[in-house]
Amino acid sequence: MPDPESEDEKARFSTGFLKVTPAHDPDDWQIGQRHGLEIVNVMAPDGSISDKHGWEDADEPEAQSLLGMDRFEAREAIVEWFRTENLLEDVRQYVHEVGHSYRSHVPIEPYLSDQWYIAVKKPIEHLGEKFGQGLVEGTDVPVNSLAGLALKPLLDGRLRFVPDRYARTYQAWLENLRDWPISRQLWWGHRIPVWSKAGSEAQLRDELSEFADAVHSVTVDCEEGAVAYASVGPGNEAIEQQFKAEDWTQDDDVLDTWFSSALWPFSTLGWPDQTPELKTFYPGNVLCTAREIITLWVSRMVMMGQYCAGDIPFGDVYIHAMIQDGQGRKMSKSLGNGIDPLVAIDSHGVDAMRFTLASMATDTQDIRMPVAAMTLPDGRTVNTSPKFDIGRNFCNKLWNASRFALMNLEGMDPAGFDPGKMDVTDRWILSRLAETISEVTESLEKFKYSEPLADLYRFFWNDLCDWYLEWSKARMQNVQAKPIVQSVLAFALDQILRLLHPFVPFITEGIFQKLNEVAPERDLEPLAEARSSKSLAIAEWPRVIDSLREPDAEKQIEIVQELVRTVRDIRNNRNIPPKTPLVVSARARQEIADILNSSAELIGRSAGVREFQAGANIEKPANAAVAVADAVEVYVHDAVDPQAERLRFEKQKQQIEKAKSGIEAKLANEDFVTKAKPQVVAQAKDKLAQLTEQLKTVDRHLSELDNGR
RNA sequence: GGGCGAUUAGCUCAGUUGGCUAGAGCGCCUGCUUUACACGCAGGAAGUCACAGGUUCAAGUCCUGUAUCGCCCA
Repeated sequence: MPDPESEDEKARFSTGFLKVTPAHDPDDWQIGQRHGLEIVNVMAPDGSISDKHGWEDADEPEAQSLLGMDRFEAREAIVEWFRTENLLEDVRQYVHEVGHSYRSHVPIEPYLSDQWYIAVKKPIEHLGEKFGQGLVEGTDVPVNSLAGLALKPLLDGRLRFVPDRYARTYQAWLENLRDWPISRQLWWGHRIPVWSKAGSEAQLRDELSEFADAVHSVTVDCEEGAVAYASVGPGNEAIEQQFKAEDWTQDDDVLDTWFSSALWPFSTLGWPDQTPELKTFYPGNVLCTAREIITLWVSRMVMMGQYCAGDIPFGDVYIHAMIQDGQGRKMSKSLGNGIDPLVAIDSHGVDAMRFTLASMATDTQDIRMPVAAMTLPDGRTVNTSPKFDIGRNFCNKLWNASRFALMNLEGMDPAGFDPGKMDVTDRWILSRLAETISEVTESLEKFKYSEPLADLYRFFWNDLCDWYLEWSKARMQNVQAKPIVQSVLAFALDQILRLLHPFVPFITEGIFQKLNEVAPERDLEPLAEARSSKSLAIAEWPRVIDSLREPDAEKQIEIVQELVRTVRDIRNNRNIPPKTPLVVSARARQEIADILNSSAELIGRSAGVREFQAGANIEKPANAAVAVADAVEVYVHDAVDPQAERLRFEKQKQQIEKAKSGIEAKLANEDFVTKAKPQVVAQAKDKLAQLTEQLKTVDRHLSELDNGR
């Protein structure tokens, strides 16, 4: 060979000689192809050195002495031979890569053998009419080849990936596809449906002519004569029996597992028979799988679906993330860092596990799940994850809140509902519910799971439980208000159960059944419908009820919540016991003051306030603790602590000044004012006005503290 | 070697088409036997958004490069 180094990287290690064995190394095979080298197979299938499998001139005594040796033994023997012949210059170690069997861990020996292949880029003529002909644009892939059948639907937009970046993996692979070797030397699987027999060509043709309609066959010449290969169409077992009797042999190999798996979408439905199941369920809609089998399985299902069943098996392919352990390692049996889902069910519950996994299902490609040992009540110590606590806690909360609701819904009469009698909290929670229904529905349609679950969590826990249920406690004691709260609560619970059902199926179903007993009618006539159902699993998904959106009610409750939090903060900060009732006044723009005054009862209940008054000109009483919130100045009477007050105000002043100078710098920049969207500029101006006002107030209180007032 | 992802609070993660005083859960600190829930309630502290450039009035977000970790395919 003129220049070994240009041929093979391994030549860099050599002394000028390069061993090339096309039959036993993929790189050598390539070199052999380029230079027309002879292909000499020196091994038997068991890896021993043999002259029975293509090594025809092993006549030399040196060669003879190697026959029958194991491959590892033979390698040592060759070195030894070089040594005794004084041909060995040096033995050096270097690192290289050798594939090992994942089962037996033995080095894999490249070995030439006969295999069946599927021609994936060969046009399939009879499909030309249905699928078209010619090449997929910009490729060498015929539209009516197997590769084309899988590629075209993607390019047409009929096959979509979520997240869509995975479409590129699929496309690039198909565009560069090589013929598909489908023979596998395994003892299980679909046996390759090819029969063969050697003999004279005329005789073989004669034997085959009998089955012309049911058998596809080819006859090829070889040195000994001819060999015929035949595959038998389905439903012709009798022919196979006859083949057996006439000394035909079926191929010993089985099909590649992905070939068989590719048939799954339709073979499970009875194909090739046109069963009712096949007609009803094929094609399907969504395939949910992992990214490492996009090429192996997804593409093959599309190919086979088109070829065998005439259509793609699904339109959407959702690729989920892979769960790794807390250190970002793939979970594996050998590392012992895996979590058995059945164990997670024992440790936290099936709904808790599902909730947690869904909450982690963003469209990133890996997610981490810290693994920790835990001892179960039955004494087993198992691998599970503290992450499942999130789901367990949520399920617990869901159950308890529902229990509270069910207790309070006893004896409810849906006819007692009157929309005109709803108070602001009713209108607020329904508005929040309406928004949640829209958000969740929209997210799920986009195959988002973490996002809608976060929305549901926020609505259920932070809005419904933390505020609405608390406010409802007093109203449940009031004869006038009770039927209204009951109806709103029953409706809200009904809807949240439906929304949560995909994430927490078992607990929601259990609660739904109980709800059906206590409050079978949960419509909010005439505002909204909650169509009854015997089971949540088949219940209608909540309808979008944007008519219930009430920005004013939301705004009002936000203002109330801000004030309540401010009072609670002061209480905490001054160590005032939770049970001590407070007298509170607040100074705010008249518009806000009106809202606060109309919500005095809510404030009283949530913040432990016995007397409340708001106004635009309210003065700070002596001995009052003060806090400056965004829209309100809050005075908690008889709670003064000048030192604490000063610390808080000084810190707040710093924060405000920092924010204020940021916005001032922005507004001072002429480019910002002229180039930014007017809406953004207006927003900044508003913010600046608010911060300026707030700062003035804080300064005023600081100077009052200085003056000892 | 090629492709892809990640890097944001102590930990696990959100952060849409650039417009934030950057959020959540867990953990942490303070207080609570409040008649659904301590797997809970109320409040609080905590971040130089990996690094270096660039684009822009404006960058966690867009572009280029670097580093580290990881997955897939050769």
